[in-house]
Amino acid sequence: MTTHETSAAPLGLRERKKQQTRERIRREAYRLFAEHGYEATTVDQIADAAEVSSSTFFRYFPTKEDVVIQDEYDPALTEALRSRPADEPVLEAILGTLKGSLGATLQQDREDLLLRTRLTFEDPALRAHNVAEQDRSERAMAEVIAERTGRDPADLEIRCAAAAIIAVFTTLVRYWVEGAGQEDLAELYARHLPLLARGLPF
Amino acid sequence: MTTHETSAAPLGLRERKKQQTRERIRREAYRLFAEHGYEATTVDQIADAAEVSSSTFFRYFPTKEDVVIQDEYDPALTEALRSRPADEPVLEAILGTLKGSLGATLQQDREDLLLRTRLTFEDPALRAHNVAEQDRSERAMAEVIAERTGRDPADLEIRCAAAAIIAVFTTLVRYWVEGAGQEDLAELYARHLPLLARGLPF
DNA sequence: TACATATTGACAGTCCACTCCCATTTGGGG
DNA sequence: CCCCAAATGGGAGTGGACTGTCAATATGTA
Repeated sequence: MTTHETSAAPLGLRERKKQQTRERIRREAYRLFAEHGYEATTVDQIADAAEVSSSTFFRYFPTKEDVVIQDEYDPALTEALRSRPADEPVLEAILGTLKGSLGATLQQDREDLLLRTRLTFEDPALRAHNVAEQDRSERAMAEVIAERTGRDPADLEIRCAAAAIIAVFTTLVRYWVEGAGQEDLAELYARHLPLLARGLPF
Repeated sequence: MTTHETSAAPLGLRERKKQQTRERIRREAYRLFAEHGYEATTVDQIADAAEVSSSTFFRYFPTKEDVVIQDEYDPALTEALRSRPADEPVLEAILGTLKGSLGATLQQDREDLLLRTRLTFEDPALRAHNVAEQDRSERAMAEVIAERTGRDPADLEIRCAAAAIIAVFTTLVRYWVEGAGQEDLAELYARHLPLLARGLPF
């Protein structure tokens, strides 16, 4: 927390080592999860693979589940949406951001996102967290909609809309993961979000 | 598996006792969960309260989580929907069944449904199952839509629609639970499903 | 270099879900 | 009434997440 810039920060050796260790644990954990599944992988195995003691593991991550958790792209999405014209319909604004900055970010994290998402879909024990995250997403989305329409984010109608949007997001991401990330995620969004805007034709 | 009827079946004392035991375990478990939370309640406590040994607990329920699981109302919904005119729009058909037979069922199970739902929303460890169930619901809904429109249930558009519908369902049930079940669930549906039919006005 | 502090490993220990086994009890059928 | 099979209780045992302590080591600092 220097007064000036933090880029190329003069991080002490200690701090750098800590970051490396944390990252090494996380990476090895992911590798093992991908190989044997989440439940079947023990903390000891992760610790061994990362060449630390299990005590150290727990010093870095309070619980095994915490290795997987990662604050997702909600803040980025919220941020990006705020920079859009206020009178633009919400669904269009979302599409706009996905074609822009956010889309680029997603492409960068592609590999990681792919594995992480696959895990959270496949592994029962991780789904709970996924739900919590989805919850946050819904709330964030409700916030955004409320902000843009001048209504209350707790309004049941707003909540329903947010839930529907996030549900479609999830479905698309899932489809994307099933296809091993071949398709263009942004394009999937562009093709299917209008469903919600125009009403389900069923 | 008698050749004839099973109603008012001549269940032996043995079978009746088993059902009672099973039910007693389940009831006591729910009571304790409601009182102390799911994680904080141990199997031993449940067994004690139900006056069985913990061995017996596991003879009735393979895992602790299984006490909470219950096959939900999807089959009933699917069934009910099939009895609706085939040319009726899907969303209307759903509303129709909710005002009818299915609605009645829900009212009967109100208390149980309320507690069970609250648990699955509040308790992280149970959410995983909730997700799995929601998954099944989505698939079932996709089936129904596909059936009525003559399209493929794996069609991404259909999946999105199903996901959106189930998401709104969930949001409404959740709202209903938050309000301790005061509101009329069927009426909530009637008021908010049209959102999806007409398109989100945001 | 010497000292203070942060980080780590090793290890013992807890808690709880879940398993296995065996002796006892209980219900059903001849 | 008697015997068999099913259901139960009790207890010992396992595995794995997580905690706490203490001594050893690594780092930053004067």
